[in-house]
Amino acid sequence: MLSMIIIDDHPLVGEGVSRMLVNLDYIRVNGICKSAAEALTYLEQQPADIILLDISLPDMDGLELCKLIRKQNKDVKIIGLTSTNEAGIITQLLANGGNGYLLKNMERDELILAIDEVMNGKIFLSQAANQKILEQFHSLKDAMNSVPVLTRREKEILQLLYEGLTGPQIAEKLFLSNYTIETHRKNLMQKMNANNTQQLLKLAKDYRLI
Amino acid sequence: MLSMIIIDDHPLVGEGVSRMLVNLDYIRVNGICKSAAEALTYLEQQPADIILLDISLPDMDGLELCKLIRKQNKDVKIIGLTSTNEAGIITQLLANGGNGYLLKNMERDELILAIDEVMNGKIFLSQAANQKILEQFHSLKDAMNSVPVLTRREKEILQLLYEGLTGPQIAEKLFLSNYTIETHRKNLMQKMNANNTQQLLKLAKDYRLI
DNA sequence: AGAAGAATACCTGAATCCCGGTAGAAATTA
DNA sequence: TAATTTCTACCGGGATTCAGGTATTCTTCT
Repeated sequence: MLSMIIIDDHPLVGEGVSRMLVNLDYIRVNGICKSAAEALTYLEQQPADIILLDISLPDMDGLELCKLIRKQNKDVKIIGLTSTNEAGIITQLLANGGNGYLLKNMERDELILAIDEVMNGKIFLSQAANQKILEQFHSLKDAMNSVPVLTRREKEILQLLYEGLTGPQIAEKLFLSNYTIETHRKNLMQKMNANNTQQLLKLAKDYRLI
Repeated sequence: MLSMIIIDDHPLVGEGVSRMLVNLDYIRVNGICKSAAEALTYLEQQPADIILLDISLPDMDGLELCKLIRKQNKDVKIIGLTSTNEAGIITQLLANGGNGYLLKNMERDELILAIDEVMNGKIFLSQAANQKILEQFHSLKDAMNSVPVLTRREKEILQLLYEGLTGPQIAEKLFLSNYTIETHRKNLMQKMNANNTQQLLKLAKDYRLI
């Protein structure tokens, strides 16, 4: 009997998955955690064979949590869950020790298939995810699949740009020279490969930096 | 016995809600529809007392569907479902004949409460939604709670701006003068009450125009 | 303590955007 | 058909952004 836990702040997801698996005799949903903290505590108490992990949690990035869990347990199978199919996430998840990736609009059959595959040591990606990956590899510039690393200040300014502030407004708000802001903006655009602020923000959202 | 149908393309949601309500004796989930088309067909066959309606459906905007259903049936109770709590949606939903609004991260108790309230003729808004509404009313400029109406061209240009094109690039793509593009951008900003393109895009997203 | 990275600030010039208009042609609606 | 809306285009001026730099100070890490 396999033991599964679900980490998702939406009770609906926990209930839904439970129900989808209710008449499978080889697996049982033993725990539903609504936050990363809860999940870590739970996993200290009792181990699990397979984890369904929502990527967007209230208290921590699911990708981070995935890495943490993997660090503590080499064998548990982790399947990521998201509602939108965003570029970059899939590779990040796999890099952080994930075993699979499902979209929340999945059918019951796909869920069960995913469980079987990862338990057999394979990587499972949802159909839509597969397509995204292919797109990435087909794209001419496939060298840029790594997520840019931003500094604290850069993230802060990115956020303010996202909120619609202009350069000078940000400068005033942070008691900095406008030159400084523009330097940061410039570095951001360089890191993210953008030629203007809109592109910057769009890419940042794809990379889940904001 | 109340008859409920769920309109949502995520099987997970249907299963989850069903499970949350499984041991209530006065309500029964009689149908789960995965698209607007399916829902309309279903409702022609047999009526329902209460409908849980996902706002983001594959084939039609949930707000539109709400209006359609309301046109055909004055009595059915409609509760909107979304995963994110966006400004403007709530008022739109109510304006289109909705009876309530729930976030998908709801607890079982909140779901049941919502059902009871709307069946008693009340409007139910999730806690978070209430807060949003209050924010809207508290805001100084509360005259702008109606969603701006955009023309075809404006929507097109909005989309291209969102994709990161500059004014001149859009002009080239659409075989128009740059002046024309800037005029449209100007009108967009005026309609949406924005002072720069980032704000414009942010607001447009809140209003679900892109 | 020294090196590396981050944050700050400055400069110039060109490009783009923002804001105030006006106005004719085309399409849509009453 | 008349009225209204939408689409198109233009102008000028100021503000902001973009794309190249350079360079000093402040942290942080080894």
